[in-house]
Amino acid sequence: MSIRVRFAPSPTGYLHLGAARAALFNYLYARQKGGKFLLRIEDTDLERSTDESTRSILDGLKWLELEYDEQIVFQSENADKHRAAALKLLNEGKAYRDFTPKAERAEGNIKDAIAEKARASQGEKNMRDNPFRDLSREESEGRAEAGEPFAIRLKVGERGTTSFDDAVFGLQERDYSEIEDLVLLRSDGHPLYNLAVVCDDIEMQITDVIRGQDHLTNTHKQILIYDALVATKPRFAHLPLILAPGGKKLSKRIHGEIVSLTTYRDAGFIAAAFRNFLALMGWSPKTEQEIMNLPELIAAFSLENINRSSAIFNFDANNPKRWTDDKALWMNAEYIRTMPLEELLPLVKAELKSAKLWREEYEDDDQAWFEKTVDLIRSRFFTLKDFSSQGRAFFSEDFDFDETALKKNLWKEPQLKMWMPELADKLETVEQFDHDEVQQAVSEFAEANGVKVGLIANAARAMITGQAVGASMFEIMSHLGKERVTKRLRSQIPFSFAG
RNA sequence: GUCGCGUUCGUCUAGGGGUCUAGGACACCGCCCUUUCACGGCGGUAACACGGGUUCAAAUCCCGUACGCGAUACCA
Repeated sequence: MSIRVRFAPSPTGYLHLGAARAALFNYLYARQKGGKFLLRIEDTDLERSTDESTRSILDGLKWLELEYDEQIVFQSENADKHRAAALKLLNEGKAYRDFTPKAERAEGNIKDAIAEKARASQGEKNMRDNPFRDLSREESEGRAEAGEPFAIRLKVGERGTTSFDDAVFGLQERDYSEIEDLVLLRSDGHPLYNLAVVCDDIEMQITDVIRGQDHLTNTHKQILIYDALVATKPRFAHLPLILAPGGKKLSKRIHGEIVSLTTYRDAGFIAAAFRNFLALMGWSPKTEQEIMNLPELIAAFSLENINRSSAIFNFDANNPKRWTDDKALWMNAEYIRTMPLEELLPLVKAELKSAKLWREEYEDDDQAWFEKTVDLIRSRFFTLKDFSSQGRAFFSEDFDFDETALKKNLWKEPQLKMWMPELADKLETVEQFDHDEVQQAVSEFAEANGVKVGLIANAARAMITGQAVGASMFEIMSHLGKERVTKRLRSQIPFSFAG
Protein backbone atom coordinates (compact mmCIF):
# COMPACT_ATOMS: atom_id res chain seq x y z
CA MET A 1 0.00 0.00 0.00
CA SER A 2 1.47 3.29 -0.97
CA ILE A 3 2.20 5.89 1.63
CA ARG A 4 -0.26 8.72 2.16
CA VAL A 5 0.45 11.40 4.72
CA ARG A 6 -1.19 14.68 5.49
CA PHE A 7 -0.46 18.05 6.97
CA ALA A 8 -3.54 19.19 8.86
CA PRO A 9 -3.24 22.69 10.29
CA SER A 10 -6.11 24.59 11.82
CA PRO A 11 -6.36 28.03 10.23
CA THR A 12 -6.43 30.04 13.41
CA GLY A 13 -3.37 32.19 12.86
CA TYR A 14 -0.27 32.25 10.77
CA LEU A 15 1.81 29.18 10.02
CA HIS A 16 3.70 28.38 13.21
CA LEU A 17 7.30 27.20 12.95
CA GLY A 18 6.42 23.92 14.60
CA ALA A 19 3.60 23.37 12.14
CA ALA A 20 5.86 24.28 9.24
CA ARG A 21 8.33 21.69 10.38
CA ALA A 22 5.58 19.09 10.71
CA ALA A 23 4.60 19.89 7.13
CA LEU A 24 8.22 19.53 6.03
CA PHE A 25 8.64 16.15 7.69
CA ASN A 26 5.42 14.87 6.19
CA TYR A 27 6.55 16.11 2.81
CA LEU A 28 10.02 14.58 3.06
CA TYR A 29 8.57 11.29 4.16
CA ALA A 30 6.02 11.18 1.35
CA ARG A 31 8.53 12.11 -1.32
CA GLN A 32 11.06 9.60 -0.12
CA LYS A 33 8.52 6.80 -0.12
CA GLY A 34 7.01 7.82 -3.41
CA GLY A 35 3.77 8.51 -1.59
CA LYS A 36 1.29 11.36 -1.45
CA PHE A 37 1.49 14.48 0.67
CA LEU A 38 -2.00 15.78 1.32
CA LEU A 39 -3.26 18.97 2.83
CA ARG A 40 -6.28 19.25 5.06
CA ILE A 41 -7.45 22.49 6.59
CA GLU A 42 -9.02 21.78 9.96
CA ASP A 43 -11.45 24.62 10.04
CA THR A 44 -14.11 23.10 12.24
CA ASP A 45 -13.71 25.80 14.84
CA LEU A 46 -15.74 28.36 12.94
CA GLU A 47 -15.20 31.09 15.46
CA ARG A 48 -11.45 31.04 15.23
CA SER A 49 -10.81 29.95 11.67
CA THR A 50 -10.13 32.61 9.08
CA ASP A 51 -9.56 32.63 5.34
CA GLU A 52 -6.62 34.89 5.91
CA SER A 53 -5.00 32.25 8.03
CA THR A 54 -5.61 29.61 5.38
CA ARG A 55 -3.97 31.88 2.86
CA SER A 56 -0.99 32.40 5.11
CA ILE A 57 -0.59 28.65 5.52
CA LEU A 58 -0.74 28.15 1.77
CA ASP A 59 1.76 30.96 1.26
CA GLY A 60 4.11 29.40 3.75
CA LEU A 61 3.97 25.98 2.13
CA LYS A 62 4.48 27.52 -1.26
CA TRP A 63 7.47 29.47 -0.03
CA LEU A 64 9.07 26.33 1.36
CA GLU A 65 8.24 24.59 -1.91
CA LEU A 66 6.25 21.87 -0.20
CA GLU A 67 3.84 21.03 -2.95
CA TYR A 68 0.83 19.04 -1.88
CA ASP A 69 -0.90 16.39 -3.91
CA GLU A 70 -4.59 16.11 -4.74
CA GLN A 71 -7.24 18.56 -3.62
CA ILE A 72 -7.14 20.45 -0.36
CA VAL A 73 -9.65 18.98 2.05
CA PHE A 74 -11.59 21.45 4.16
CA GLN A 75 -12.66 19.61 7.24
CA SER A 76 -15.75 21.73 7.75
CA GLU A 77 -17.14 20.40 4.48
CA ASN A 78 -17.11 16.90 5.92
CA ALA A 79 -19.19 17.76 8.96
CA ASP A 80 -22.13 15.71 7.72
CA LYS A 81 -19.97 12.64 7.40
CA HIS A 82 -18.63 13.18 10.89
CA ARG A 83 -22.16 13.47 12.24
CA ALA A 84 -23.15 10.31 10.39
CA ALA A 85 -20.26 8.46 11.96
CA ALA A 86 -21.28 9.59 15.43
CA LEU A 87 -24.87 8.52 14.78
CA LYS A 88 -23.69 5.19 13.49
CA LEU A 89 -21.78 4.60 16.71
CA LEU A 90 -24.82 5.68 18.66
CA ASN A 91 -27.00 3.18 16.83
CA GLU A 92 -24.48 0.44 17.38
CA GLY A 93 -24.45 1.16 21.07
CA LYS A 94 -20.83 2.24 20.98
CA ALA A 95 -21.77 5.76 21.89
CA TYR A 96 -24.50 7.32 23.98
CA ARG A 97 -26.48 10.51 24.39
CA ASP A 98 -25.37 12.67 27.28
CA PHE A 99 -28.18 14.98 28.41
CA THR A 100 -26.03 16.77 30.97
CA PRO A 101 -26.49 20.49 30.36
CA LYS A 102 -23.48 22.05 28.70
CA ALA A 103 -21.18 23.56 31.28
CA GLU A 104 -20.30 27.22 31.10
CA ARG A 105 -16.81 27.69 29.88
CA ALA A 106 -14.54 29.20 32.49
CA GLU A 107 -13.19 32.69 32.03
CA GLY A 108 -9.50 33.43 31.59
CA ASN A 109 -6.94 30.78 30.92
CA ILE A 110 -8.81 27.69 29.77
CA LYS A 111 -5.89 25.32 30.24
CA ASP A 112 -5.43 26.42 33.83
CA ALA A 113 -9.12 26.04 34.50
CA ILE A 114 -9.08 22.49 33.16
CA ALA A 115 -6.05 21.55 35.21
CA GLU A 116 -7.64 23.10 38.27
CA LYS A 117 -10.85 21.18 37.74
CA ALA A 118 -8.92 17.95 37.33
CA ARG A 119 -6.98 18.64 40.52
CA ALA A 120 -10.14 19.36 42.45
CA SER A 121 -11.86 16.14 41.43
CA GLN A 122 -8.70 14.14 41.98
CA GLY A 123 -9.24 10.70 43.46
CA GLU A 124 -13.01 10.70 43.22
CA LYS A 125 -13.12 10.90 39.46
CA ASN A 126 -14.42 7.81 37.76
CA MET A 127 -14.37 8.15 34.00
CA ARG A 128 -17.42 5.88 33.66
CA ASP A 129 -19.73 7.54 36.12
CA ASN A 130 -21.84 9.41 33.62
CA PRO A 131 -25.49 8.75 34.60
CA PHE A 132 -26.56 8.73 30.96
CA ARG A 133 -24.04 6.11 29.93
CA ASP A 134 -26.41 3.24 30.54
CA LEU A 135 -29.69 4.92 29.86
CA SER A 136 -32.11 2.59 28.12
CA ARG A 137 -32.46 3.05 24.42
CA GLU A 138 -36.12 3.92 24.78
CA GLU A 139 -35.57 6.61 27.37
CA SER A 140 -32.63 8.05 25.46
CA GLU A 141 -34.57 8.28 22.24
CA GLY A 142 -37.62 9.53 24.00
CA ARG A 143 -35.81 12.43 25.59
CA ALA A 144 -34.08 13.21 22.32
CA GLU A 145 -37.37 13.29 20.47
CA ALA A 146 -38.80 15.53 23.14
CA GLY A 147 -36.22 18.04 22.09
CA GLU A 148 -33.88 17.77 25.04
CA PRO A 149 -30.37 18.74 23.93
CA PHE A 150 -27.65 16.15 24.16
CA ALA A 151 -24.06 15.54 23.25
CA ILE A 152 -22.87 12.21 21.92
CA ARG A 153 -20.07 10.58 23.85
CA LEU A 154 -18.05 7.55 22.99
CA LYS A 155 -18.69 4.67 25.33
CA VAL A 156 -15.21 3.68 26.41
CA GLY A 157 -14.89 0.15 27.73
CA GLU A 158 -14.85 -0.57 31.44
CA ARG A 159 -11.53 -2.34 31.30
CA GLY A 160 -8.68 -2.40 28.88
CA THR A 161 -5.79 -0.45 27.46
CA THR A 162 -5.09 1.27 24.21
CA SER A 163 -1.66 0.95 22.74
CA PHE A 164 0.25 1.92 19.66
CA ASP A 165 3.83 1.82 18.58
CA ASP A 166 4.87 5.36 17.85
CA ALA A 167 7.61 5.64 15.25
CA VAL A 168 9.35 8.24 17.36
CA PHE A 169 8.28 7.68 20.94
CA GLY A 170 8.02 3.92 20.91
CA LEU A 171 5.32 1.82 22.54
CA GLN A 172 2.58 3.89 24.14
CA GLU A 173 -0.02 2.43 26.46
CA ARG A 174 -2.90 3.94 28.32
CA ASP A 175 -5.45 2.42 30.61
CA TYR A 176 -9.12 2.98 29.81
CA SER A 177 -9.58 4.29 33.32
CA GLU A 178 -7.57 7.32 32.30
CA ILE A 179 -9.65 8.08 29.26
CA GLU A 180 -12.98 9.78 29.65
CA ASP A 181 -16.02 9.07 27.52
CA LEU A 182 -15.04 11.72 25.05
CA VAL A 183 -17.59 13.87 23.32
CA LEU A 184 -17.96 13.06 19.63
CA LEU A 185 -20.74 15.45 18.78
CA ARG A 186 -21.58 18.64 20.62
CA SER A 187 -25.13 19.29 21.72
CA ASP A 188 -25.44 21.74 18.83
CA GLY A 189 -24.56 18.95 16.43
CA HIS A 190 -21.05 20.17 15.82
CA PRO A 191 -18.51 17.34 15.43
CA LEU A 192 -15.46 17.56 17.62
CA TYR A 193 -11.82 17.37 16.73
CA ASN A 194 -10.97 13.78 17.58
CA LEU A 195 -13.91 12.42 15.64
CA ALA A 196 -13.31 14.69 12.67
CA VAL A 197 -9.63 13.84 12.47
CA VAL A 198 -10.24 10.12 12.56
CA CYS A 199 -13.06 10.20 10.02
CA ASP A 200 -11.05 12.33 7.63
CA ASP A 201 -7.89 10.31 8.01
CA ILE A 202 -9.87 7.18 7.23
CA GLU A 203 -11.54 8.76 4.24
CA MET A 204 -8.28 10.17 2.93
CA GLN A 205 -6.69 6.75 3.42
CA ILE A 206 -3.87 8.17 5.47
CA THR A 207 -1.26 5.55 6.21
CA ASP A 208 1.05 7.55 8.46
CA VAL A 209 0.07 10.31 10.82
CA ILE A 210 3.06 12.56 11.47
CA ARG A 211 2.20 15.42 13.81
CA GLY A 212 3.24 17.29 16.92
CA GLN A 213 3.82 15.66 20.26
CA ASP A 214 0.94 17.62 21.72
CA HIS A 215 -1.28 15.01 20.07
CA LEU A 216 0.45 12.05 21.65
CA THR A 217 -2.20 11.49 24.30
CA ASN A 218 -5.01 12.37 21.91
CA THR A 219 -3.90 9.40 19.91
CA HIS A 220 -5.29 7.01 22.50
CA LYS A 221 -8.72 8.57 22.15
CA GLN A 222 -8.46 8.43 18.41
CA ILE A 223 -7.52 4.77 18.50
CA LEU A 224 -10.68 4.10 20.44
CA ILE A 225 -12.62 5.82 17.67
CA TYR A 226 -10.82 3.84 14.95
CA ASP A 227 -11.70 0.64 16.75
CA ALA A 228 -15.31 1.63 17.27
CA LEU A 229 -15.53 2.45 13.57
CA VAL A 230 -13.77 -0.84 12.77
CA ALA A 231 -11.21 0.96 10.66
CA THR A 232 -7.56 0.26 10.00
CA LYS A 233 -5.31 2.43 12.10
CA PRO A 234 -2.46 4.38 10.51
CA ARG A 235 1.04 4.35 11.85
CA PHE A 236 1.75 7.25 14.17
CA ALA A 237 4.85 9.37 14.49
CA HIS A 238 4.88 12.25 16.93
CA LEU A 239 7.32 15.07 16.62
CA PRO A 240 9.05 16.73 19.57
CA LEU A 241 8.04 20.31 20.11
CA ILE A 242 9.97 23.43 19.23
CA LEU A 243 10.37 25.53 22.34
CA ALA A 244 11.37 29.09 23.11
CA PRO A 245 14.60 29.99 24.95
CA GLY A 246 14.32 28.81 28.53
CA GLY A 247 12.37 25.76 27.43
CA LYS A 248 9.04 27.54 27.40
CA LYS A 249 6.35 27.15 24.83
CA LEU A 250 6.85 29.12 21.65
CA SER A 251 3.66 31.11 21.39
CA LYS A 252 2.30 33.96 19.38
CA ARG A 253 0.99 35.77 22.40
CA ILE A 254 4.35 35.82 24.16
CA HIS A 255 6.85 35.72 21.35
CA GLY A 256 5.05 37.48 18.54
CA GLU A 257 6.02 37.23 14.91
CA ILE A 258 9.18 35.28 15.60
CA VAL A 259 7.08 32.09 15.53
CA SER A 260 5.53 32.80 12.14
CA LEU A 261 7.06 31.24 9.09
CA THR A 262 6.21 34.21 6.91
CA THR A 263 8.32 36.42 9.15
CA TYR A 264 11.36 34.66 7.77
CA ARG A 265 10.28 35.01 4.21
CA ASP A 266 9.65 38.71 4.79
CA ALA A 267 12.95 39.12 6.60
CA GLY A 268 14.91 38.05 3.56
CA PHE A 269 15.50 34.39 4.24
CA ILE A 270 16.21 32.01 1.39
CA ALA A 271 13.51 29.34 1.48
CA ALA A 272 16.02 26.54 0.93
CA ALA A 273 18.12 27.74 3.84
CA PHE A 274 15.25 28.00 6.25
CA ARG A 275 13.91 24.66 5.16
CA ASN A 276 17.33 23.18 5.75
CA PHE A 277 17.46 24.74 9.21
CA LEU A 278 13.99 23.53 10.09
CA ALA A 279 14.82 19.99 9.01
CA LEU A 280 17.67 19.90 11.48
CA MET A 281 15.39 20.85 14.35
CA GLY A 282 14.59 17.55 15.98
CA TRP A 283 15.95 15.41 13.20
CA SER A 284 19.47 14.46 12.31
CA PRO A 285 20.88 12.74 9.25
CA LYS A 286 23.39 11.17 11.65
CA THR A 287 26.23 12.41 9.53
CA GLU A 288 28.23 15.58 9.84
CA GLN A 289 26.68 17.13 6.80
CA GLU A 290 24.47 20.09 7.67
CA ILE A 291 23.96 21.92 4.44
CA MET A 292 21.43 19.84 2.57
CA ASN A 293 19.30 20.66 -0.42
CA LEU A 294 15.82 19.29 -0.90
CA PRO A 295 16.77 16.10 -2.76
CA GLU A 296 19.38 15.35 -0.14
CA LEU A 297 16.90 15.88 2.66
CA ILE A 298 14.40 13.62 0.95
CA ALA A 299 16.99 10.91 0.49
CA ALA A 300 18.31 11.09 4.05
CA PHE A 301 15.06 11.51 5.93
CA SER A 302 13.75 8.87 8.24
CA LEU A 303 11.22 8.78 11.05
CA GLU A 304 13.59 6.74 13.16
CA ASN A 305 16.13 9.53 13.27
CA ILE A 306 13.72 12.01 14.79
CA ASN A 307 14.65 13.00 18.31
CA ARG A 308 12.40 12.56 21.29
CA SER A 309 13.50 15.65 23.12
CA SER A 310 12.19 19.09 22.31
CA ALA A 311 14.45 21.55 20.55
CA ILE A 312 14.87 25.16 21.56
CA PHE A 313 14.59 27.80 18.90
CA ASN A 314 17.14 30.28 20.12
CA PHE A 315 16.71 34.02 19.86
CA ASP A 316 16.99 37.18 21.90
CA ALA A 317 14.17 39.68 21.56
CA ASN A 318 16.32 42.41 23.08
CA ASN A 319 19.22 42.02 20.71
CA PRO A 320 18.65 43.14 17.10
CA LYS A 321 21.64 41.11 15.96
CA ARG A 322 20.20 38.00 17.57
CA TRP A 323 16.59 38.58 16.66
CA THR A 324 16.35 35.00 15.50
CA ASP A 325 18.30 31.78 15.83
CA ASP A 326 22.02 32.23 15.14
CA LYS A 327 22.25 29.05 13.23
CA ALA A 328 19.34 29.92 10.97
CA LEU A 329 20.99 33.22 10.21
CA TRP A 330 24.33 31.57 9.56
CA MET A 331 22.73 29.02 7.30
CA ASN A 332 21.01 31.74 5.33
CA ALA A 333 24.31 33.56 4.89
CA GLU A 334 25.91 30.32 3.82
CA TYR A 335 23.23 29.84 1.16
CA ILE A 336 23.54 33.44 -0.03
CA ARG A 337 27.25 33.18 -0.58
CA THR A 338 27.40 29.68 -2.01
CA MET A 339 24.22 29.12 -3.99
CA PRO A 340 24.42 29.32 -7.78
CA LEU A 341 24.35 32.98 -8.76
CA GLU A 342 21.56 32.46 -11.25
CA GLU A 343 19.33 31.21 -8.45
CA LEU A 344 20.17 34.15 -6.25
CA LEU A 345 19.61 36.84 -8.85
CA PRO A 346 15.81 36.60 -9.00
CA LEU A 347 15.66 36.76 -5.23
CA VAL A 348 17.79 39.88 -5.16
CA LYS A 349 15.66 41.33 -7.92
CA ALA A 350 12.55 40.81 -5.83
CA GLU A 351 14.19 42.43 -2.86
CA LEU A 352 15.35 45.44 -4.87
CA LYS A 353 11.91 45.79 -6.34
CA SER A 354 10.26 45.91 -2.98
CA ALA A 355 12.84 48.48 -1.88
CA LYS A 356 12.17 50.49 -5.06
CA LEU A 357 15.77 50.11 -6.15
CA TRP A 358 15.20 47.88 -9.12
CA ARG A 359 15.92 49.18 -12.61
CA GLU A 360 14.92 47.39 -15.77
CA GLU A 361 18.40 47.92 -17.22
CA TYR A 362 19.65 45.30 -14.77
CA GLU A 363 18.09 42.73 -17.04
CA ASP A 364 19.07 44.53 -20.19
CA ASP A 365 22.14 46.65 -20.88
CA ASP A 366 23.39 46.45 -17.32
CA GLN A 367 22.76 42.78 -16.78
CA ALA A 368 26.43 41.86 -16.57
CA TRP A 369 27.06 44.74 -14.22
CA PHE A 370 24.16 43.68 -12.01
CA GLU A 371 25.31 40.10 -11.83
CA LYS A 372 28.81 41.10 -10.95
CA THR A 373 27.53 43.47 -8.28
CA VAL A 374 25.52 40.77 -6.60
CA ASP A 375 28.46 38.41 -6.73
CA LEU A 376 30.77 41.10 -5.39
CA ILE A 377 28.70 41.92 -2.35
CA ARG A 378 26.88 38.73 -1.45
CA SER A 379 29.59 37.11 0.61
CA ARG A 380 29.09 39.48 3.53
CA PHE A 381 25.32 39.37 3.69
CA PHE A 382 23.09 37.41 6.00
CA THR A 383 19.69 38.07 4.47
CA LEU A 384 18.28 39.32 1.19
CA LYS A 385 17.40 42.54 2.99
CA ASP A 386 21.07 43.34 3.20
CA PHE A 387 21.17 43.85 -0.56
CA SER A 388 18.90 46.86 -0.24
CA SER A 389 20.31 48.18 3.02
CA GLN A 390 24.03 47.59 3.29
CA GLY A 391 24.27 47.19 -0.45
CA ARG A 392 22.15 50.22 -1.25
CA ALA A 393 25.02 52.38 -2.50
CA PHE A 394 25.46 50.01 -5.42
CA PHE A 395 21.93 50.57 -6.61
CA SER A 396 21.23 54.16 -5.72
CA GLU A 397 22.90 57.54 -5.28
CA ASP A 398 20.74 58.08 -2.27
CA PHE A 399 22.23 56.01 0.51
CA ASP A 400 22.93 56.45 4.20
CA PHE A 401 26.26 56.53 5.94
CA ASP A 402 26.83 54.02 8.66
CA GLU A 403 27.89 55.84 11.78
CA THR A 404 30.60 53.36 12.66
CA ALA A 405 32.08 53.75 9.21
CA LEU A 406 32.21 57.51 9.55
CA LYS A 407 33.65 57.48 13.04
CA LYS A 408 36.17 54.78 12.45
CA ASN A 409 37.30 55.58 8.94
CA LEU A 410 36.58 59.21 8.21
CA TRP A 411 36.36 61.52 11.16
CA LYS A 412 39.37 60.26 13.03
CA GLU A 413 41.74 61.95 10.57
CA PRO A 414 40.82 65.62 9.92
CA GLN A 415 42.95 65.75 6.81
CA LEU A 416 40.63 63.31 5.06
CA LYS A 417 38.09 66.03 4.49
CA MET A 418 40.60 67.60 2.16
CA TRP A 419 42.18 64.42 0.89
CA MET A 420 39.01 62.83 -0.41
CA PRO A 421 38.31 65.47 -3.09
CA GLU A 422 42.00 65.38 -3.92
CA LEU A 423 41.81 61.65 -4.36
CA ALA A 424 38.91 62.22 -6.71
CA ASP A 425 41.11 64.55 -8.76
CA LYS A 426 43.82 61.95 -8.82
CA LEU A 427 41.44 59.21 -9.92
CA GLU A 428 40.09 61.49 -12.60
CA THR A 429 43.41 61.12 -14.36
CA VAL A 430 43.30 57.33 -14.44
CA GLU A 431 42.83 56.21 -18.01
CA GLN A 432 41.97 52.54 -17.55
CA PHE A 433 39.66 52.55 -14.56
CA ASP A 434 40.32 48.94 -13.64
CA HIS A 435 41.42 47.26 -10.44
CA ASP A 436 45.16 47.53 -11.01
CA GLU A 437 45.20 51.09 -12.25
CA VAL A 438 42.96 52.25 -9.45
CA GLN A 439 45.09 50.47 -6.90
CA GLN A 440 48.18 52.15 -8.25
CA ALA A 441 46.59 55.57 -8.15
CA VAL A 442 45.40 55.15 -4.58
CA SER A 443 48.79 53.83 -3.52
CA GLU A 444 50.57 56.76 -5.06
CA PHE A 445 48.14 59.12 -3.41
CA ALA A 446 48.69 57.59 -0.01
CA GLU A 447 52.43 57.66 -0.41
CA ALA A 448 52.42 61.28 -1.51
CA ASN A 449 50.60 62.21 1.67
CA GLY A 450 52.73 60.00 3.84
CA VAL A 451 49.94 57.72 5.05
CA LYS A 452 49.08 54.05 4.68
CA VAL A 453 46.97 52.87 1.81
CA GLY A 454 44.52 51.41 4.30
CA LEU A 455 43.68 54.79 5.72
CA ILE A 456 42.78 56.16 2.32
CA ALA A 457 41.03 53.02 1.13
CA ASN A 458 38.84 52.76 4.20
CA ALA A 459 37.97 56.42 4.14
CA ALA A 460 37.05 56.05 0.49
CA ARG A 461 34.92 53.04 1.37
CA ALA A 462 32.92 55.08 3.82
CA MET A 463 32.53 57.84 1.23
CA ILE A 464 31.59 55.55 -1.62
CA THR A 465 29.51 52.84 0.00
CA GLY A 466 28.56 54.35 3.34
CA GLN A 467 29.81 51.16 4.96
CA ALA A 468 32.77 50.16 7.09
CA VAL A 469 32.90 46.75 5.52
CA GLY A 470 32.86 45.41 2.02
CA ALA A 471 34.80 43.84 -0.78
CA SER A 472 38.16 45.02 -2.06
CA MET A 473 38.02 48.80 -2.41
CA PHE A 474 39.80 48.76 -5.74
CA GLU A 475 37.38 46.18 -6.99
CA ILE A 476 34.47 48.31 -5.90
CA MET A 477 35.89 51.48 -7.41
CA SER A 478 36.55 49.97 -10.79
CA HIS A 479 33.17 48.29 -10.70
CA LEU A 480 31.26 51.45 -9.84
CA GLY A 481 33.15 53.48 -12.43
CA LYS A 482 35.06 56.69 -12.43
CA GLU A 483 32.10 59.00 -12.56
CA ARG A 484 30.21 57.68 -9.54
CA VAL A 485 33.39 57.24 -7.52
CA THR A 486 34.76 60.72 -8.04
CA LYS A 487 31.39 62.31 -7.44
CA ARG A 488 30.99 60.55 -4.13
CA LEU A 489 34.53 61.35 -3.06
CA ARG A 490 33.86 65.03 -3.61
CA SER A 491 30.76 65.04 -1.50
CA GLN A 492 31.23 66.94 1.72
CA ILE A 493 28.06 65.49 3.23
CA PRO A 494 29.75 62.77 5.27
CA PHE A 495 31.81 65.45 7.01
CA SER A 496 28.95 67.79 7.66
CA PHE A 497 27.57 65.95 10.66
CA ALA A 498 30.91 65.12 12.24
CA GLY A 499 31.38 65.60 15.92
C1' G B 1 -3.22 16.62 41.12
C1' U B 2 -2.98 12.52 37.58
C1' C B 3 -1.03 10.36 33.22
C1' G B 4 2.67 10.60 29.45
C1' C B 5 7.38 12.27 27.56
C1' G B 6 12.07 14.27 28.01
C1' U B 7 17.14 15.85 30.19
C1' U B 8 24.95 15.38 26.26
C1' C B 9 28.80 22.27 25.40
C1' G B 10 24.86 28.79 25.68
C1' U B 11 21.98 26.58 21.13
C1' C B 12 21.23 22.47 17.21
C1' U B 13 23.15 17.68 17.65
C1' A B 14 26.58 12.70 17.23
C1' G B 15 27.32 8.82 20.38
C1' G B 16 22.83 3.47 22.71
C1' G B 17 28.14 -0.95 27.76
C1' G B 18 35.01 -0.65 26.67
C1' U B 19 37.40 2.71 20.51
C1' C B 20 34.73 8.95 25.09
C1' U B 21 41.04 12.46 28.05
C1' A B 22 32.62 12.69 24.67
C1' G B 23 32.76 14.12 17.98
C1' G B 24 30.51 17.94 14.53
C1' A B 25 27.84 22.69 13.63
C1' C B 26 26.28 27.72 15.26
C1' A B 27 27.74 31.43 18.70
C1' C B 28 32.07 33.24 21.42
C1' C B 29 37.66 34.03 21.92
C1' G B 30 42.73 33.87 19.72
C1' C B 31 46.19 33.41 15.54
C1' C B 32 47.03 33.41 10.13
C1' C B 33 45.34 35.70 5.52
C1' U B 34 44.10 41.05 4.54
C1' U B 35 43.41 48.23 2.70
C1' U B 36 38.30 47.14 6.07
C1' C B 37 34.87 43.47 7.17
C1' A B 38 33.56 38.91 5.91
C1' C B 39 35.02 34.26 3.65
C1' G B 40 38.78 30.64 4.27
C1' G B 41 42.65 28.12 7.30
C1' C B 42 44.52 26.83 12.18
C1' G B 43 43.65 26.69 17.39
C1' G B 44 40.83 27.58 22.06
C1' U B 45 36.79 28.04 26.00
C1' A B 46 32.47 25.01 26.76
C1' A B 47 28.33 19.38 28.09
C1' C B 48 26.91 13.57 29.72
C1' A B 49 20.78 17.11 35.40
C1' C B 50 21.49 14.77 40.45
C1' G B 51 21.65 10.30 43.67
C1' G B 52 21.76 5.16 44.08
C1' G B 53 22.35 0.39 41.76
C1' U B 54 23.89 -3.60 37.91
C1' U B 55 28.85 -4.60 35.72
C1' C B 56 35.70 -6.00 35.45
C1' A B 57 33.83 -1.52 32.80
C1' A B 58 28.06 3.17 32.49
C1' A B 59 27.03 9.30 28.78
C1' U B 60 25.16 4.43 27.25
C1' C B 61 21.29 -0.53 31.27
C1' C B 62 17.89 -0.31 35.97
C1' C B 63 15.62 2.47 40.10
C1' G B 64 14.72 7.02 42.49
C1' U B 65 14.90 12.51 42.82
C1' A B 66 14.85 17.21 40.59
C1' C B 67 13.62 20.18 36.69
C1' G B 68 11.14 20.99 32.07
C1' C B 69 7.41 20.00 28.47
C1' G B 70 2.78 17.86 26.86
C1' A B 71 -2.12 16.05 27.85
C1' U B 72 -6.07 16.08 31.04
C1' A B 73 -12.47 20.80 26.86
C1' C B 74 -19.54 20.04 24.34
C1' C B 75 -10.96 23.87 21.60
C1' A B 76 -8.15 22.28 17.52
